[in-house]
Amino acid sequence: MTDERRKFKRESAKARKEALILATLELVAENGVRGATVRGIAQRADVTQGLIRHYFSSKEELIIAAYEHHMTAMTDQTFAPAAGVDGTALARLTAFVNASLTPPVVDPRSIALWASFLNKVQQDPQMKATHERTYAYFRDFLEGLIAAALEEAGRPAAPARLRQLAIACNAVIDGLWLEGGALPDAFAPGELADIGRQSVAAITGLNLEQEAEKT
Amino acid sequence: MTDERRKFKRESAKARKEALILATLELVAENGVRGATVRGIAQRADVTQGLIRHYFSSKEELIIAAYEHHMTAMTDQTFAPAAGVDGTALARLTAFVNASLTPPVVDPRSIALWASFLNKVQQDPQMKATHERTYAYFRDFLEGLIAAALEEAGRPAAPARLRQLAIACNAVIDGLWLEGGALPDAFAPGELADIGRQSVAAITGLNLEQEAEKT
DNA sequence: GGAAAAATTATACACTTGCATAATTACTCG
DNA sequence: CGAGTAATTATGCAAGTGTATAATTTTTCC
Repeated sequence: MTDERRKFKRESAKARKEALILATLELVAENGVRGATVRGIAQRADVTQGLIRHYFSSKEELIIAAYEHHMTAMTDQTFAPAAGVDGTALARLTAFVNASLTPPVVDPRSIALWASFLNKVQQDPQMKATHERTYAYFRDFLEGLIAAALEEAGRPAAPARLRQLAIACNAVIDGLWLEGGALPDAFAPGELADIGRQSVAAITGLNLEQEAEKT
Repeated sequence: MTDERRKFKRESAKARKEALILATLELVAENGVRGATVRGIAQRADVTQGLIRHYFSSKEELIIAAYEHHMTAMTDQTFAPAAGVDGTALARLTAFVNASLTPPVVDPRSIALWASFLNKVQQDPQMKATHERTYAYFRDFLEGLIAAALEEAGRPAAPARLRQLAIACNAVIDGLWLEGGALPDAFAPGELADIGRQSVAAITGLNLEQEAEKT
């Protein structure tokens, strides 16, 4: 009677892959990489499990694709706002800190994904490479912004000093990102970005608040 | 012939539980909570899997016990050094920052454990309670140290300001802890603690370096 | 409209998982 | 030293895992 074969619609490879990747990210965030089972992912994407093997040669490959998708999204969300500002270096630094500490970058799901992927990232060479590239890019970019802003203010810094400033500022941003994502209700909207700008200002001796008010 | 039954030695409940918990933490750090299988844990503890059920009524219970063991160890390692100092509040603050940013607190395994447990912590009420208690304790302690040190320096701060300072300092420490554990080879010994003290000093306006040199 | 091709579903398999229970062994205490 | 008891091992089981492959349906194209 009801044991009819399931109806389906054909989709483009691009759309199906995207849907599977998004379903994978949801489940990885919720249950970790091992908890994101092939059957669960298929169900979330409203598809039967065999289809996954049609688009990805293994679960491993799907996981890697999902990780790269996520990292690209995070990078875009962080860098786009700062790149859009074409004023002073100080203005770009301010925009960068703000973007790093407001949604959608600050988000419980991002933290969950970060945590879930960590194990795999440290073991799989390809994922490790993606991670390190992204991290280095982030920190170098921040260091560049700080260097330019200091020069602009007439107080250029030596490379060693610059490295320390970048590490420290990166740490505040990371720490606030972590706290904001782990305890979403503990902070008022904009509070994290406020504290972030103040802290970067205190560490570098630059005045980011003045910049923030210009908006 | 060789299918003799395995020889064994009886141990105290305390010792066996401890051994099982340590094996669990190892495997959770390496492979995540789901990757830490009952069989794997038993093998790591040099025991057969049935014994786990004899000491813990389920895997879940073992995981929770392991998490609490780890959190207690982390807390002890962080707070003991600061509690040992009975000089000025500034000295205690400095000791606290140092302890938070040197081994064994800074350690790749700690990061891996933190990440591996995150999912479960957000889902299991008991683990969530443990986590929030530990986190609040940490931040309140830091806020208290900052408040005392500021008062000592003749510049007491209002509660709202104090809260922001504690959040910011906590974030730097967390961020540096994270970077140090995720990229162990990227920092020279003591470098993280140096940067941590400088950053906390910059944010609060206190002079932690002078304190550090007294050692 | 019908055949060819590709997307999708359905089924099967070997392996792992957590848990339960029976069989044995090491230690304790008289 | 010998019986009793609790610790430990051994075995089994049902459910879930990733993967492989066969069966079917949708779309395309002449």
